[in-house]
Amino acid sequence: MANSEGSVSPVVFNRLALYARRLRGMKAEGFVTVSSVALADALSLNPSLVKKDLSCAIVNEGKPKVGYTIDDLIEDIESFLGYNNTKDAVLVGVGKLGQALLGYRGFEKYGLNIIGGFDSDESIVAKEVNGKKILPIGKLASAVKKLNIKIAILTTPGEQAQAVTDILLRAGIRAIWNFTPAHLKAPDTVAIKNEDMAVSLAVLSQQLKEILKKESE
Amino acid sequence: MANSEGSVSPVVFNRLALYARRLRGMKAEGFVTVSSVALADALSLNPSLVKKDLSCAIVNEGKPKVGYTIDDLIEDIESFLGYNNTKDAVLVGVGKLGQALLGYRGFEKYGLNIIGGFDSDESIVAKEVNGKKILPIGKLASAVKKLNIKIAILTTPGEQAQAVTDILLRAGIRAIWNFTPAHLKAPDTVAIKNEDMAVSLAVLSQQLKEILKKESE
DNA sequence: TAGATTGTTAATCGATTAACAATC
DNA sequence: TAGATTGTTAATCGATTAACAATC
Repeated sequence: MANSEGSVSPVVFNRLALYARRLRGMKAEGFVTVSSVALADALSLNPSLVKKDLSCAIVNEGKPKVGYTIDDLIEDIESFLGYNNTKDAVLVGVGKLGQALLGYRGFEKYGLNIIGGFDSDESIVAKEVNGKKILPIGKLASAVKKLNIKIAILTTPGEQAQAVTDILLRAGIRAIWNFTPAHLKAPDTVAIKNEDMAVSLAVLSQQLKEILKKESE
Repeated sequence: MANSEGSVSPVVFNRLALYARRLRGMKAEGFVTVSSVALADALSLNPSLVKKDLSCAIVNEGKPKVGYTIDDLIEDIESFLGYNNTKDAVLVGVGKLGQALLGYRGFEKYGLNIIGGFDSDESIVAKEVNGKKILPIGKLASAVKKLNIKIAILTTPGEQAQAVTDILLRAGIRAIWNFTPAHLKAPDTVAIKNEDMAVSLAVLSQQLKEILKKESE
């Protein structure tokens, strides 16, 4: 049964994104169908877990003995993850990281359309970075309001993060993708996703440590 | 009781990093001590959960009626997370994102020392980016071996990711921080942390969708 | 002392795994 | 048909929450 479009736990959501990614790889390798066992194997996960996760996202059911049509499965998962409906966003802070994100063409595949960048540095304003216009930060609030934009990508220095956040919130932004190390204060009616490099790094180091520890035993 | 230096689940590990971040904020706001209830409140978490998490990382015990000395707590958690022991790393792929990471001074705080960047583009080689030397990719393997480096940061285009990974693995790299959209093939004696923008974006969109849904009810 | 908070143990809850009937 | 795989239900496991004795 297809799940009634909705709330799965974050851990399931993350695994579904992982499946989509691996399935695109398998498709590129020439697979046409895939079973939950094969997918589970490829990712070193339990087949029951994969089956259950998939049942949350699936519209096109699998066939016993055959498995799932890989194209249908990718389509279903990506649609469940929301890659299909386009979302407009602004990017604030056009430093190196901001420029890297502005130039990343992959976002379109996931339904994110960055309409432009904003920066307080006069020397970059009015230029284009990868075809995206850079506007002065003074125009941020009016642009967000006029275009009814709900998502902001924050790539300013940490010191400016809260001030910019306050502007964004007043202008009606409801989701912030925070690449700064700052802890943002915002009401919980606003979605915030912290891209915390420190955490990722710590997780990687811990993994490495445990692998090395296991070997020395 | 202080945990015997070891394996906590990834979800606990992530929360500990979150605590460290928030505690640094509280310290900046002038707090000297903090109770598990106060910390839990600040992060909208259950106090019992916070207490249990902290017990994994703590050396300096808290005092009943007072709570924890904030400096000691930060020190304990950061040491548990491994921020204190310095780790050398190489970065491969000095595009916009690579440059942004090379220039990010925050890594030092978390114990990561990027010794230099590597790129196949002759025009950037031999230059410096934020004081870090850029070397030709041909010197990657020998540098990794000579300096006995175990961690690599991968910021090449996706198409080159696997080829570079193969070089890195042969040179003895044991942990890869993967910022490319490619799915890397590597033995499971190598730690891989995928920085998957698509997943983060999907999580943020889902949060936003649920907030907006709740409001329209 | 009385009250707040610690550290830890017990109870609850949710997520993962195993089992199995349905089916191609 | 026989066997593999689906979708789903039941059993297990682990993580979260609640409760409580110890203590400053």
